[in-house]
Amino acid sequence: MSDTEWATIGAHWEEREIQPGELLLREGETCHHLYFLGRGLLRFFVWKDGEDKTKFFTPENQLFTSQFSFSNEVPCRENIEAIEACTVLAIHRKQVQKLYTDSAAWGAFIRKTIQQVNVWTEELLEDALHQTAAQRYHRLLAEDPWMVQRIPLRHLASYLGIAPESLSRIRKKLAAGPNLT
Amino acid sequence: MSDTEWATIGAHWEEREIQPGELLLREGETCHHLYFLGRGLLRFFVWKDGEDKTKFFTPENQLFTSQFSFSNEVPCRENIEAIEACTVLAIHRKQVQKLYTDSAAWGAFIRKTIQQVNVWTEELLEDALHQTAAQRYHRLLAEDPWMVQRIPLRHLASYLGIAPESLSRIRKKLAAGPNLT
DNA sequence: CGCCGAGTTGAACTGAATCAAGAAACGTGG
DNA sequence: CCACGTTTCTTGATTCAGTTCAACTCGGCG
Repeated sequence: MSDTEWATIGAHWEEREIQPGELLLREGETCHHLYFLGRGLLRFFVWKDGEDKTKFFTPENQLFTSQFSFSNEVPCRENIEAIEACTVLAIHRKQVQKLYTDSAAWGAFIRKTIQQVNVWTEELLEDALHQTAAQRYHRLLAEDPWMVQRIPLRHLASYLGIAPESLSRIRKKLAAGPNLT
Repeated sequence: MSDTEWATIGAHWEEREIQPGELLLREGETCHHLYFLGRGLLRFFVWKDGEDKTKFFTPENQLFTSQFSFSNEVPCRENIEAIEACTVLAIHRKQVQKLYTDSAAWGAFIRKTIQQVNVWTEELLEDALHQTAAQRYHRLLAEDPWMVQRIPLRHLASYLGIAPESLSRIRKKLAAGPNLT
């Protein structure tokens, strides 16, 4: 993107601090902002069947929003919670829409981004369908070790779609015999 | 989109027929087209761990392509196969790129489309992680009954991430006692 | 201290995979 | 049009990964 485009974007960010455990967005609210996480760690989750189900995590230096709610201006279905203390930059929908009309580069950038997310989600889906719990955890460990370091076990378990007890056992086995499987 | 835009698009489609079992795209090839399926039914799959794994299906009247390969001009990782005899319309990447620069509406349209796909993939992921095989099949039956009608059992099973034998049993139970679970 | 939430460990249970065999459907050639 | 082989689907028996439930440990923190 050109300098002027970056300038336009830069002018409209608002900063906000969030404490661990605090919610940035609550189920049922409508998400009016595109966000950028400057510092900290966030967790997306839904409350379903009496359980807290983690959908994914966002670490620092990532763009994020509640996609569907943000772009269709409807109530969202997920909660966004701070795992660590966070610094969040927010830009309002109106500004973002303006960017779409003013800048072709912006549109292309966002399109690419969504596409990447999509490819990544499809990989998660494939793993969920065809890999064992242990295989999925090992892969997470290999590809996103920071997650394993910074996120409490129960949330990782939920994210992987397994019981906390199971994840605990998987870890134990791994500690015992680090066989590359 | 405006009439002229539609006219531009319409002018550059090429038509192609595909027979059942035939491949429209093979793993390792680069996908140069955006497609529209006028008639028939397609299956996307990958070959992994000595197995044919179905990723998803595309019925008539849908836009599709091998997303990642198409937009990054790299070899694709999936196969696209005709389950039924198909009529496919294809438009070349160059034309599509031209549309992006010429028409803001086109960009918005594609963005929305990708976003929808994304939301849908995330739902599949959630189900894969937190629902039982039977629940997932029942849901498929409720939401996309045409799939169950037109797609051979083994492909449905693979798509749902379960063994064909299991799906067969799930069906049997359903026939015996149509309890709403 | 004593409590409390998070993680660990054990034992019993269960959904689904696997293995193996049969039945039905399908196409192909005689 | 039927006989044959191939493929797809079904059914049963067994095994296994992962859940569930319950008890226990550990590290904060009032």
